Amino acid sequence: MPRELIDLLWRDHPAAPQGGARGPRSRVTTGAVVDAARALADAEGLAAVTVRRLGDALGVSAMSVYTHVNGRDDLLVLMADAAYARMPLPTYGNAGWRTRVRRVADANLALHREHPWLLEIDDDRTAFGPGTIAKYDHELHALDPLPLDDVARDAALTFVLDFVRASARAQRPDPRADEMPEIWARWAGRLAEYLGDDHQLAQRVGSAAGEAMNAPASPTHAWEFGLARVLDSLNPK
Amino acid sequence: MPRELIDLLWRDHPAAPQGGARGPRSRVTTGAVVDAARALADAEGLAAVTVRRLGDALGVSAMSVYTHVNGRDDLLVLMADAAYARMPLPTYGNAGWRTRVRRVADANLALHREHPWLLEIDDDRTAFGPGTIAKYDHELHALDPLPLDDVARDAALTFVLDFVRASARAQRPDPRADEMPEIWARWAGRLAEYLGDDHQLAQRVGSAAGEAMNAPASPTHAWEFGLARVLDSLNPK
DNA sequence: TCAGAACCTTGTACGGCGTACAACGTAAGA
DNA sequence: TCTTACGTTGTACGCCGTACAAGGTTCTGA
Repeated sequence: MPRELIDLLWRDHPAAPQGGARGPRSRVTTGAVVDAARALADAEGLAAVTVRRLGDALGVSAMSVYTHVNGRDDLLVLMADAAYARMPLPTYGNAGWRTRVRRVADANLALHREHPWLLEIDDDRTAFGPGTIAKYDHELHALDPLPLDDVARDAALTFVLDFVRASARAQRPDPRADEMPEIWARWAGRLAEYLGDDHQLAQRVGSAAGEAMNAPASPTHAWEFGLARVLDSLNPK
Repeated sequence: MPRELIDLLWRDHPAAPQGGARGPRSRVTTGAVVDAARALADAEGLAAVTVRRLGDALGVSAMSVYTHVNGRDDLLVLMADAAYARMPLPTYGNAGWRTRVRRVADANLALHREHPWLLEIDDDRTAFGPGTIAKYDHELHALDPLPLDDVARDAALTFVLDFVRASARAQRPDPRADEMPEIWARWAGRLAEYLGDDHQLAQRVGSAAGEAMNAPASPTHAWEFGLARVLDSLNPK
């Protein structure tokens, strides 16, 4: 029962401790709990992943969930690692570093689009999971063609992935999207009154950027802008 | 009472609607509520900002808080905007664009260091607050020396600020820092067993990066690495 | 063979959370 | 002075994570 998070993360590894033989067979496994939690998060967001709802989804009492997972914090780590483990990792072939890095960026953007709840999980212990480590290893190899020492290689990958994460966050659909039109109808006039002629640069650039954002197929502008710069910045001198 | 968030954000503006004249004088103001909430978040983190604790801190019942703020969601927006409003904005003088952007980055890193809870607030409506708009305007002006159209200027600033945000997130002290040594003592052996000879690149780079992280004064390595690249990438062609 | 140990499941309960609601008091306008 | 609008408050509801103890189930070892 006090199986540690590290062992739960590696539960599929042959060397992982398994539950004792005695007692009734568990009606569910840790893996099933994590899968159900991921499905719930995909469908309704991370806030919907409560222990009680998870129990319902598994046909088991709420407290029974704690037999397979130590608590909600740990569950989030398991969910994140499972998502990384199942993520399709890009192939590199003998492509140049720009293409390789671009594929890493695309794959991660797709990941966050499919599982926006990953952006809300920020627990360092995820780094010790098998999925996370495999992903890290594979993505480090994208930088093979570049002349970077170990520390710089890690920093470069972090730089790329942080950019992707920020972009994904910006592209994430606002949960308030439905109400925004009517809210904006009420706010626009007042905001104009408050602003007057102040901050003219902000007003001009902000509305330009806002229109660009709402234009068809162009929330990707910031993505292209940023990704191009990220790639340029990795150029070996 | 149904004062809208937009009016609360601009509560110090002369054109903002004030509460009616009748009835007992309020024992606190919206500003005082927001200030108390920020103090609480600075001291104990955003999770400590509950309506009940806020009421206690203000010497007022929990429900009374709702007279001055529409709900917790709105309160977070007010807190973030207030933090931006009070942030010291850098001066530019007649410095070149590299220096100007570096000052913007430094100022934002300092902001997030002082108020780590800002990283947990992610509500688009913050964008309509006076503090946020003033900050946006001022930071856009950092890019004056660069030949950017409006949409690109916004994208460039977003690029810089997202980098800072990610760095601040990485530098943020882990709330589990106390327990980590003992956890790691229990985990290290098992993780080595699980990993074996797999993912050698990840193991080598990861431990190199981990050691660099723990070395004195070097969590700033990733910061310097990234900031240098952000600046390079903004070079006009 | 059979008791006891080990294990899973469950219901109840506790202390928290955000906040709806209604009762009450207070001060200004009519 | 009476009414009306407003601020304050206590109670209560439905959530949350999870501690705890009771009960059932399966294997182990004597």
